Order: sequence, then structure tokens, then C-alpha cells
Amino acid sequence: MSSRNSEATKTRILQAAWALLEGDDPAKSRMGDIARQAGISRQALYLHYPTRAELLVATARHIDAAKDVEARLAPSRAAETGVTRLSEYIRFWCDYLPEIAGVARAFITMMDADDAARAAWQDRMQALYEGCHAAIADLQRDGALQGQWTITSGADWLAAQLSYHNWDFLVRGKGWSQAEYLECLMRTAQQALVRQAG
Amino acid sequence: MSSRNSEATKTRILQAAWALLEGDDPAKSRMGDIARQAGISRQALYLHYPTRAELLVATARHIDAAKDVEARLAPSRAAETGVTRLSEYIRFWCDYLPEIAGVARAFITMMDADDAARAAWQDRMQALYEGCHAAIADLQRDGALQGQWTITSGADWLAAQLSYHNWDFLVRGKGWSQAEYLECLMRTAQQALVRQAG
DNA sequence: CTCCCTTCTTGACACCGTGTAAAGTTGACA
DNA sequence: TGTCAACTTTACACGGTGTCAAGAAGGGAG
Repeated sequence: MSSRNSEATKTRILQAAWALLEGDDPAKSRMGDIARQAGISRQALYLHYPTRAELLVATARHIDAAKDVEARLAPSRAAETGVTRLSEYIRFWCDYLPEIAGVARAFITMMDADDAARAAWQDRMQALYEGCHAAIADLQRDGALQGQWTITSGADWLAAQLSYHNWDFLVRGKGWSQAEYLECLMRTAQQALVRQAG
Repeated sequence: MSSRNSEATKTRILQAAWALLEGDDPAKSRMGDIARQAGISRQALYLHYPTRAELLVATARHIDAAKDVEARLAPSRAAETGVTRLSEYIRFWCDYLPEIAGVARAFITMMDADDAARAAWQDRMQALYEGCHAAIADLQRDGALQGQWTITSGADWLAAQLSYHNWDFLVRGKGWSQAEYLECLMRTAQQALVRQAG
């Protein structure tokens, strides 16, 4: 326990939170549980992260950095056609979701009661939405967007398809494999959005 | 305050719960709020409904009865073709969801912490799923189900499309009108499920 | 009329999880 | 040696659910 190195402790806390949130019993990720897992007292945890919402935000960022999310978005961003961009974005998101499922679940649970948690989660979901919007806009640019959609309605619909709840329902609830889930999303999204049955 | 007529009180409680859950601020539907709205003490409420989960279940049943849900399911059940059954079922569910949105939201909030609430909600959602399954099975029977689906995977996917979260995201979150929501679900579901672009 | 029994009231309290507060300990570093 | 950051222990407030106990009010039956 050296003094003057709070960064190391913060990292240990985030690892602890991550482990518990993705563990078998995500209900066992109360502030006290996380502190114990990190090997510090509950009060020390509050010294570093004054609220649970802030801890969850930091944990989400920590996971993103550890998983190098930015790099994994590159294939979608580099796509030359809207159709490719859409596929790559769906693929990215389908891979990403199970990795952050624990944090997502924790946020969603908190949202009902805690305004800060709601704001933080919606902020993160804004990133999902912007990716959807960019993919649909590229489809439109290529003349490949089916006529019934506007860019906005298409992006809204796609974001709904890629939502945590959709994944949770099909994969966790109905026992779909990750591959089945990805294949289904790819197929239905293309069929719905792309002109002439890509 | 006549004695020996607990049924009337129960009804008043359910109406109170309904009103608050569908009101402007659904967070203000704690046990005490509901009791006050019903004109009784909090403890009297517990005499009739020992837990919040039981109260929610009763409220949901009360709403179903008041809205005559069984009758409104008739068009779908009476449909001769799978395609019609599917449309009518989607139409029913799109009408139904906004009417029970408050209760749905309350259940979902409770689910995270309360096993009884989770079981009750999943039980109700089983009814949704069975309707989906029946519609998809009829499509299959008519030879109208697209080849990539099994009855199960199609029913799973349709149930996901008709989920509360999907409605909440698009209608409440993204400001879609009920009509836009219905039209979009109809179109995408038919395109995804029905052979040769019905 | 009286007694019982159901319904409901008031008031207190336990539990749980989050967050706050205060006083004390430890170890690094100047 | 003294200061300061990091941490500990203990205690408590708050909000919401659910429990408990004692008592009041009114109808029905003897």
C-alpha cells in the first residue's frame, strides 16, 4: 500500500467493477462488493468514484480502451460503399455488445432511478446512433436506401435493431448463438434497408 | 367506509395504480402514492396486495379486462392466412403496447431486483410469444415463410420486434408517431418473414 | 343490545443500498 | 520530524418496501 499513487488504485477498482459486472451474478456488484474485490474499503472507493454512476462511466471507458474499440470501428468507417459500411457496422456492434453487456445492464437498471446514470447511458448510446446515421446516410448517397426510409427513420430503426435489449432478448433470453444473432441482424437489416434485396 | 366489501376497495386500488402508472410522473407510483390516490392508508394497501409485484400483476389484469384484450385478439386468431394473421397480430400489439406502457415500465424496473416481478412479467410476455409463434406457424403452413427462418427463430425475432423496448425507443425516444411505428413494423416484418416481398 | 369480525387507521420499526461525515492510521517524501 | 495523500473504521441519514401491534368503526348475527 504505497501512498501517492491513486491511479493504480483507480485501475484496480475498474478491473474489479468489470469483473463483477461481467461475472455470474451481476447483482453482486454493489459499491461494497466492488470495493472488496478491489481490496479496499467501501469508503476508499467513494474517495475515487463519488457515485455509482461515475464509476460505471469510468468502467465503460476502461473497457473501451482495453478492447481498443476505436480501432475496431475502422473497417466500418473506411468502407467505400454504404452497403459495406452497414455490414461492418453491424458486425462491429454485434461483437461489441456481449463485451459490455454487464455494464450496459447496470446502467439500464440505474437509469430508472438516477438521472446522472440516464444521461451517461444516453450519451454513450448517442455514439451508436451516430454510427447508424452515418451508415444510412452513405446508403442514401449511393442510391441504395429503400424508398420508404428517410435517413432519420432508417437510423432510428437500425439503432433499435442493434440495441442492448434486442441482443439480450435473443441471445440471453432465447438462447441464440452470437453467430445466429449476427447473421439474422445482417440479413434482416439488409433486406429492410438496402434497395433490391442485397 | 362500509365494512365487508373489500372488492370495491381492491378495484379502487387498481384504478389508482393504473392512473399513476400511466400519469405524467410514473416514478410517483410508490406504494404510498397509490394508497393515497385510492384514499386509503399505506397499510390498508398491503392488506389487499402484500407486495408491489402482486399489485402490478393485478393492475395488468385489470387493464386487460377493462380494455377487453381478448376480444381485440379475435381478428388475428380468426385470420385464414398466415399473412393476415401476422398483420393483425402486429396491429393488435401496436395498439396494445401504449395502453400498458406504464405497467410494463414498472415491471421492467422491478425485474432487476425482484424475482417475483421478473417471473410475473415473463409470464405475461409468454402470451406475446405464443401469438408470435402461432402467426409464424401459420405462415409456415401456408408455405409463406421465408426459407432462412425456422418457426422458432421467426417467432423469437418477431417477439423482439414487438417488444416494449422497441416501442419505447422509437415512439418515446425518437418521437415516432404510433402510425409510423405501426407502418414500419408491418413493412419490415412482412419483408423479413414473408416469402416474395408481400 | 351486545359481541364478533372485517376493514381500515396510526405509528413504529427492520432491512437494504447509496452516499456523507468524522476521527484515526500508515507510509512516502522533503 | 513533520506534512500530506491514501486509506481505515465506525456511525449515520435517507428513501422505499415490507412487517408488526394496538386500536377504531361499522355491519351482521345472536
